[in-house]
Amino acid sequence: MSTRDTGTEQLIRDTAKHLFFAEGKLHATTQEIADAAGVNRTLVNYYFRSRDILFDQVFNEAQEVFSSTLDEVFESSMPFKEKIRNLINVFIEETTQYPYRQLFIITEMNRDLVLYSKRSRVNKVKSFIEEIQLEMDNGELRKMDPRQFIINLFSLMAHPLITAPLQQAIFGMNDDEYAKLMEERKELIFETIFR
Amino acid sequence: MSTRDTGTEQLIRDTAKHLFFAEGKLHATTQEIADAAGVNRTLVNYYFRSRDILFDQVFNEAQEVFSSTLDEVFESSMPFKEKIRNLINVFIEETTQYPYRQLFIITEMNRDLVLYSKRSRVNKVKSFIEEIQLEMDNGELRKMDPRQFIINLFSLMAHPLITAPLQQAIFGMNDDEYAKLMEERKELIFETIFR
DNA sequence: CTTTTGTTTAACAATTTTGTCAAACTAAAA
DNA sequence: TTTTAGTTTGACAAAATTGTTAAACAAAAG
Repeated sequence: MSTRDTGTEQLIRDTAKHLFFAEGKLHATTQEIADAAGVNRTLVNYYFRSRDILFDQVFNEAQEVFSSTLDEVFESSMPFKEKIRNLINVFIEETTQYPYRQLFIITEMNRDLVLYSKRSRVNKVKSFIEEIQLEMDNGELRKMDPRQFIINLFSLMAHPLITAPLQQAIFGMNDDEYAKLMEERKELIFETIFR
Repeated sequence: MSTRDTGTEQLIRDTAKHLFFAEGKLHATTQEIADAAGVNRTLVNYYFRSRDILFDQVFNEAQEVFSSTLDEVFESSMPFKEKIRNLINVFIEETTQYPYRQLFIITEMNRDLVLYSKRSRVNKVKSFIEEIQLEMDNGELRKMDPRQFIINLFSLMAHPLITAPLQQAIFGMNDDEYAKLMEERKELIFETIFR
């Protein structure tokens, strides 16, 4: 079965991702996805056969992108501080674009049914943990469980973007003002992490 | 219309909250809620008339609890450090019990339709921000936008609990191990915040 | 130009989820 | 005990969502 590739399949996938990850419309129906993509709903079934398959594809892709983003950082051979600086830039950039991606992953994980690939990333992080431990031994970082360091780092990066609507309500800020605050965070996080 | 109060109405509400906030089942149907509560699905309509009304009640209650939790802290008259210590304990306790409550709120906010009370909490936070500013002026805290301080604090507290399933997968930890890590965080966050 | 084949569409069917209603039930009041 | 009124249940209806099919369409091949 050769293909003529009208781009529709990818359009649907991308639109779904945008609704889920960027707009946080976790309940989006196939009709809503089709409408947002400007195509006939039937095409969702034509290309993906079922709603679940589309969801699975988006879910798996999300996991892979998320994973490989981490791996790139974990496995790069830059000096530690540079590596962190790079991570902050890349991660915040991605999370700004797709703030609800992690949220989507977690929601799908909590949905039973879904048999998500549970292959842990233990091995991949291991070297990163060792590297952090080394920095602590050398007095470059405050001593703590290296996992706590990682959790701190990701919390400071991701959470304000995931909860943007709430934060904006609390502080009474509009989108632009909040975006500016997030931009300032890049440096701030770096300083906070390295005390 | 007087009531006999069999507790069923509250049971349904509480079960819904548990599914949404504790288990992260953001897609739960009325049937699933009824099953989890061990009651006939029709009772959801009897007591709440419609699914949407039940959702609205849960949503509003969540917002109120969340808000008043913050207010209690913001408006208390303890010394600053004690106040923060107290906040960390209370907030982590609550978020451990209901890790997905914020997530539920945000998801519902992103769902259009829902006309959530947008009354900002600007006034309530204002005094807290001033208090933080004062601490910074006195050299007790590193100088930064006080809002960033607040965001840091809440990020460090909430995010690891919201993303627990992901973190556990990354680090290959079971529930108990992760719970222990979270317990250790209380002190760690305090130290991190006060550098 | 005609055929072929992949794409798109609309109408229809099936399924899932939600909502309604009357009858059965149950605890308190009369 | 009978009555009353709120509660619970099952059967049914309505609505929303998803899936299927045949026909229309369009671009490339022959």
